[in-house]
Amino acid sequence: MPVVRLYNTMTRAIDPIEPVEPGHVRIYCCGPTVYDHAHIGNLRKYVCDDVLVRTLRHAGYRVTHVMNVTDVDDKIIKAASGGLEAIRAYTAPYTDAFFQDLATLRIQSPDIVCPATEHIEQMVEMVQRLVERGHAYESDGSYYFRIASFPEYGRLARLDSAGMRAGARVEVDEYSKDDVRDFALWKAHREGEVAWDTPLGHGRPGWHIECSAMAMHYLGESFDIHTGGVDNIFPHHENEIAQAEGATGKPFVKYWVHHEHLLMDSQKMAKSLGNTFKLRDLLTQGIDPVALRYLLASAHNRTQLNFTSEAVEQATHTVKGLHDFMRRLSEARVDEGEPRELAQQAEEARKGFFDAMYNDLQTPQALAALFDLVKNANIALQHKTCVTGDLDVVRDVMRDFDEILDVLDPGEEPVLDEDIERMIQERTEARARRDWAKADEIRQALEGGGVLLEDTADGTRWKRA
RNA sequence: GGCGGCGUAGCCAAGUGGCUAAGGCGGCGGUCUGCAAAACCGCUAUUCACCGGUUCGACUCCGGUCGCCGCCUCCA
Repeated sequence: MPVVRLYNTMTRAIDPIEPVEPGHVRIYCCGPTVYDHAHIGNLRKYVCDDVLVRTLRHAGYRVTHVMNVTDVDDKIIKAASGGLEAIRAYTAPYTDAFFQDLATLRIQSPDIVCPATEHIEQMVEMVQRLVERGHAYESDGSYYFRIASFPEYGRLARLDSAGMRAGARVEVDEYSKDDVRDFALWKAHREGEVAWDTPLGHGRPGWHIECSAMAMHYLGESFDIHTGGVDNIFPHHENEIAQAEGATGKPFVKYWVHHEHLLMDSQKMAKSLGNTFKLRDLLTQGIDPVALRYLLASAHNRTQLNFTSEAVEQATHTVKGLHDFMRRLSEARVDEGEPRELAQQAEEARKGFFDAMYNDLQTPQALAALFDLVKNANIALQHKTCVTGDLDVVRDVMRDFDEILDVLDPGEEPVLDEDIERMIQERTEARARRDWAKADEIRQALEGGGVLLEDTADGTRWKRA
């Protein structure tokens, strides 16, 4: 099994992955808060997770992929006052829309999807364990994590407690905490808010407890990879570590993977700037979701991806080019024969691609290897220097690449449109009579309907623009 | 104010202390074509934000400047 290396925020180094259980990677990915539709910046994160999981599977690991759905938090409570039914009614459409978005972008579903509201019991148990071990205390019906009891606090984000105390933001304490740094594990019920009756009292879970509790519930007290956006490093992931390790005394996660943000026209995305585009907005503009997947996957996960309309257009062209190539590959007529030079080039490309992916998911270099193969195959096809055995290997390698990328299938099959076929036939006859005016007229008519014609040695074919 | 990341061609985006600074998109010229499209061939950064320093040699290491992005406790 090849060694897969990943940049680990905890060590700030590219570490070889050695799972707790050999051959089996357990991974937890922070999921959406379903109080609104996901925007394209959110979705980049899930494409990055998808590429990671597919790469691990391709390397031969069994992967257990868990993702949470935050369906109760301050924003949701504010938007949907009332009980659990009101919360569910509010979040369900956003949850559905989220998974539709994932499917549109060809993101594989996690093995386990866990909504917070269905795991209150696990969270309560965890808070109880923290109280027993002296890491948590109760105050006015709420429970807090005592930062002072966990000296390791701040290791992931590399923040020291002195710095945190002197932080620019000192909030007025709205609950009664022993220390301003302490964070809520469980919040006492307040009028109008959803609440559960539990051994901790009448209330609801705090901000961070769900991920620690559910991750450990499904993946064990120590597991391999935890992902999130860079904005989750602090405080969310720092608090997860404190909760989990405080409760068990064992290491929580071996490798922390954080994905960088998307920039919109070189600016951060913010609702105040009005540049938080949702997937459905982009699709309405006629943008191909496969091109979006390609664009989101084409930059390294730790660099800010500059999302511009020009970049989207370029990705669209690139993906179309790949689809043209796959079609040429399937239609190519070459002599029978055993694999030769092109097959060897294909195997080199395969190695280059996966070496790059296994080395910290370097998709840009992997793509360079892919385009190298496309180029070589085109040259061989152009000069007829390849045989059937070569093309079999090229197809196999391209399929292998697509296990990760999943962009080579154009999606909708071109519908066989009898009118189009009839017009092409008419044009072919016109061309046979050398009636170019008529031929061009038909071509232009079809172009007006979004159909492009290509005259090849094997006859005229068409594709949608 | 503190911590961290980034600044590479028209655009997107890799990369290394020293052979010609990946790849994609776009553009220009050519081959092919009735014309196109696709494909192929050639060209498209003497230079890696700027200024210093270390070094035989830096885009890559160090310092500074400018610009952008994120985080700095419960997103009121």
